[in-house]
Amino acid sequence: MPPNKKYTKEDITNIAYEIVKQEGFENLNARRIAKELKASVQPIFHNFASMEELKNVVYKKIYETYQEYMERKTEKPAYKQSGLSYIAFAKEHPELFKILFMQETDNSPEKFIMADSEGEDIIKKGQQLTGLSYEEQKKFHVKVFMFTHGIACLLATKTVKLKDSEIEELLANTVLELLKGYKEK
Amino acid sequence: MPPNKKYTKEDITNIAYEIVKQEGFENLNARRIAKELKASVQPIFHNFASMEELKNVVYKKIYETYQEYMERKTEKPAYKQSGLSYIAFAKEHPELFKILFMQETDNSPEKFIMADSEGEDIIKKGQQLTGLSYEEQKKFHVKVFMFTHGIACLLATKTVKLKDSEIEELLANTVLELLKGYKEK
DNA sequence: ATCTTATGATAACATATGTTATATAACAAG
DNA sequence: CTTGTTATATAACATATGTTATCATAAGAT
Repeated sequence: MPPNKKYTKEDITNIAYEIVKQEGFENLNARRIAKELKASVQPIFHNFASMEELKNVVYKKIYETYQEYMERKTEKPAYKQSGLSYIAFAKEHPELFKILFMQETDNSPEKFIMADSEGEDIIKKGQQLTGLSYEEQKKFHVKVFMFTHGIACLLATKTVKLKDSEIEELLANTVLELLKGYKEK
Repeated sequence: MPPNKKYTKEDITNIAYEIVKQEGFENLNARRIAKELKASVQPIFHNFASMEELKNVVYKKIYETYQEYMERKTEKPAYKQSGLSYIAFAKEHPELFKILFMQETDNSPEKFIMADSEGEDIIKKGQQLTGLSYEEQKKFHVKVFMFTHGIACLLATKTVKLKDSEIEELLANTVLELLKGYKEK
């Protein structure tokens, strides 16, 4: 009996996500979304109990985007690829990276350096490349991650600019050098 | 002819700085400052043309705090100390570090990796420790900085917790390992 | 002692934003 | 075709915040 929906939950979420992707959460508000939706604010509050609820949905979607990056498979060694994916996410979606990894939020997921199963997985991938024992690889990976995270942060804030080829070379060289130094200890 | 000032520019700036140090700029507003000053908002707008002007002054003060950290001299090698100071600033003043180095602002100072004279200085300090040529040290330092910045960011967001002794050991070991690997190339 | 004026309190105004009350209208069921 | 339900628009309300108008007052200049 009701009229057909012109604006779905998904429409609204998508618009909100795009705004956040370009500008972060700072500029996300009901009227801005309504404007881009070419509608009033009512559809938003019909579909979501509050702006906070909508933001939580957007946050989830951001995390999914990140996960897609991290699940990418290539012909490269898995360990190397995971570092490259992390950095690519930061470079290609700086606002999203900042939200997930450069600020403390209520939602923030597991503060993952080594968060459980995912962490275990990455250690095993690393072992394939380094040949270190599980425990040694764990310690080694902390350093690799810190370096990787440093590059990612610098790219996300646009403090440095690097081409993909430069990133790959930088990361590969540094990890090799670190490993060489590490093994000699 | 006028009554004596009860609230000076400095009083106001100090209170604003403390708020930002604890909570970032998000919670800085005229009424909040007035409350902590135990006054109305008038003294603020008598002393500053606008909140933006006050924020700019606070931003400068934040940068000065950072500079004080970076100028600290110890018995440690100068190059090592500069990395430790950078990280200590992030650990001890996470909100201030985030403002200066983890977000893009209008005021942001030189996006310093290697900014001019300061950058030159740090390269020379590094050479004392590594014995590399100026150009080689420059390339080496980029990597060291990226690692250092990574640790600092992780501490500022409280993603990792490290004691000062752990930081020192981690940084020293890693730089040594990096250097060893670097030289063998 | 009086006058002048910067200082500060109070209260108001403007704008931004979340949220909701009300009215309208679309559309399926009868 | 009538009716009940609900999606949407409009407009309002509430709150937060920057900013300013108004007024009282303290204290140096006269």
